[in-house]
Amino acid sequence: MPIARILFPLPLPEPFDYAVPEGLDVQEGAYVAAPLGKYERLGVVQEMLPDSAGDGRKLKFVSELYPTPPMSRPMREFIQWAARYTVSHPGHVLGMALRSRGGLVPSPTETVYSLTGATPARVTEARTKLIDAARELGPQSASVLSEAAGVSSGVVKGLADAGVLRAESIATDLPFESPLADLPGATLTDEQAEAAQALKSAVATRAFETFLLDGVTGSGKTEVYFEAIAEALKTDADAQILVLLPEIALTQAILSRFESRFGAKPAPWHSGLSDKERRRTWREVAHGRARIVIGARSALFLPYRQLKLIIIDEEHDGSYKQEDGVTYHARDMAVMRAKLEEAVVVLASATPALETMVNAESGRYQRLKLSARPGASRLPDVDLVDLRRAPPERNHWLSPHLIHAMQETFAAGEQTLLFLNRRGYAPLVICKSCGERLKTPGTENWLTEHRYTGRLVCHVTGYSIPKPKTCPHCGAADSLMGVGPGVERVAEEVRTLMPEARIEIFSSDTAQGGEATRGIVDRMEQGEIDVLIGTQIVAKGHNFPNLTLVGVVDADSGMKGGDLRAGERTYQLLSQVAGRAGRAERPGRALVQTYAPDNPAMLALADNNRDGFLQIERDVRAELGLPPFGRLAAMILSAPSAQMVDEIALQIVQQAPNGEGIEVFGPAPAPIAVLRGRHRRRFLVKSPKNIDLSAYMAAWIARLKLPNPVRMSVDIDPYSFL
DNA sequence: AGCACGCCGACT
DNA sequence: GTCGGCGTGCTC
Repeated sequence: MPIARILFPLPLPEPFDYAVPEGLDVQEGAYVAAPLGKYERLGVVQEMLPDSAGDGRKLKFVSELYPTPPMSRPMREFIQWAARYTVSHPGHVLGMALRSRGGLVPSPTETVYSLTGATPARVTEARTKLIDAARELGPQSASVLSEAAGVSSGVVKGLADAGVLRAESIATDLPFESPLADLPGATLTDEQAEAAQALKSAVATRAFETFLLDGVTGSGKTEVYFEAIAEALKTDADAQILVLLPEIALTQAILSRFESRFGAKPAPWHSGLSDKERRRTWREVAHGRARIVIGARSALFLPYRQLKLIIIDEEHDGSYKQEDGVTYHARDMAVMRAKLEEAVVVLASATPALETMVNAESGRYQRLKLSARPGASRLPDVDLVDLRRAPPERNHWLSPHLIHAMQETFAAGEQTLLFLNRRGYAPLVICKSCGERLKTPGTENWLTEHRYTGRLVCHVTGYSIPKPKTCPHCGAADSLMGVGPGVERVAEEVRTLMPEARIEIFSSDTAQGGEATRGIVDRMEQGEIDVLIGTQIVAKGHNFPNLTLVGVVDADSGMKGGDLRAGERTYQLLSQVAGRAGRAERPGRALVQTYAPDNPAMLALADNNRDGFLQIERDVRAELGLPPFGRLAAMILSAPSAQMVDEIALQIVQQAPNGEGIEVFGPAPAPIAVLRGRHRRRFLVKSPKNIDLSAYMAAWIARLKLPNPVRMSVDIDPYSFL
């Protein structure tokens, strides 16, 4: 009797062996159910063992084989590799690939009714209405038809019995339409055509290769990778293509662009899908029928059958890093997945991550450069406003220089965008009387004042209270004062400076959901807004033809704290924001307010010298042995009390294995020191590039025996510092 | 991950 | 005397 070694999506130490009953065609990669303890559990056959492996063991039997094609070998290898790399259980990684149980079985069906052409023997008013509805709507469920006709559903039943309507069972989850490879693409410039050609030949070769598509904002990266997608569709009838986007960029607009280029909607995958949408995409992907998938980072773990091309748009974006559970970086994982699949990967960005640039320079990635913006549009001029020389008035945030530029812009009938990456009115509330800083209880997180809602909100934990009338510490009345700027406060300032101007705030507070966002974007496009004040949400995607001035209110805000990538992120974000200005034929300019105009990131912005900036960053990282010239990992401990976690942390650091060139820093409070009532501490581990840091972390963990209430997790290549 | 087994404090 | 807290170990 053959033996199936089954991996379950559970943190078990190893796969378990089961006997395969006669007549069940179980192959490697099969999705099966098998009895585990008390329940039937879903799992994937990792390996088939020869019959002899069952000798003398009494094994349970595989109980069910799901009608889904087996998981491909590259996918199974990817799961094993990812588990090892991220220091997590293979079962946990498998769990990410099995995010929809409903996708394993065929689509549910519903009964729909359509006209047979027969006429009823007895005609009533209700029947006539229903027949009219059926004629108009085509095949529909009984409830849809009866509702449209305004009659009871019994009428449908009656007409079906009378032979006027025919009942038919159809799937509720429809397959995705096939994309068309031959629709005409955009007309490409020479530079774009050259890049597209490089991608197309790589796709046609069907071998692993990684590209950096390095193109300034507006240079047409999307059109270029569309050509690669078309080529993949054309050269392989089974090829699947994955396009990863940062979650925030997964808008209707980008889906529509795909639809018009390929004549069909791509299969979506992101956290906002309903169960039905989720199982539909999962099923179609697993059967190899969804050809183009467009999704957020977790779409990388779907069980594609023939993944031939992966596009990672905005590859520098920090949201590709998964921070809890299995911590992974979708960009880095995608490169390994492509290697196992023998697929092509395209990393696209206007501001590539330093890691990516270093890989491109070393020749590991092939760099394709798009330097021009097609048409008349050109990059805006960026000027630094030195706030040390010409500061704003006290308790104001806009410098005379920026105010002047805004007034000029307004007078010219053009639009201004002010960027400040702080929601609410003021990021800190203090008591004028006793000096108390209001925090989330039990933490050091400041509460942000939101005047719009009249509440004080913690942006870390979500804790929120109505703004108190008296100080909770000393009881003084009307003594609480907001300190520092948020978008609401800057809007207030603009209102007093430019009372005639139409001003709006664009943040996740004012644009909840697609509709509100659409409203703001529409009003901006229609010229119904003169000054838009926005958070990070404005950095992506939207192009406003009449926007000619971008003002960065506080360019230094992202530089605080000891974050390794602070400079890089600041440069990326601000150059993206500045790029919003002057997309049409009108020239744009950006004014960047800073107290540190000599900072390399600021100088690079002003000189439009991205590569020079990356060179400096690169030298610093190389000097310090930090990524990508060294490796980092973090171990995070949490326990219900600070005392307990501190105690355990000290024991754990003593058990860290010795390793050549490995340094262990900490324990220190984790980036979020208190989370859901648990106190967190963190170790940071640094190693040379050639060390297998995952193996080191795994060896360390193997030595530990943690008391029950203490939890531990590992973050390989951590991104958040502080 | 569940779940059962098992050993110590407050109840009928 | 039992009910139930959650610490420990097991699932092919």
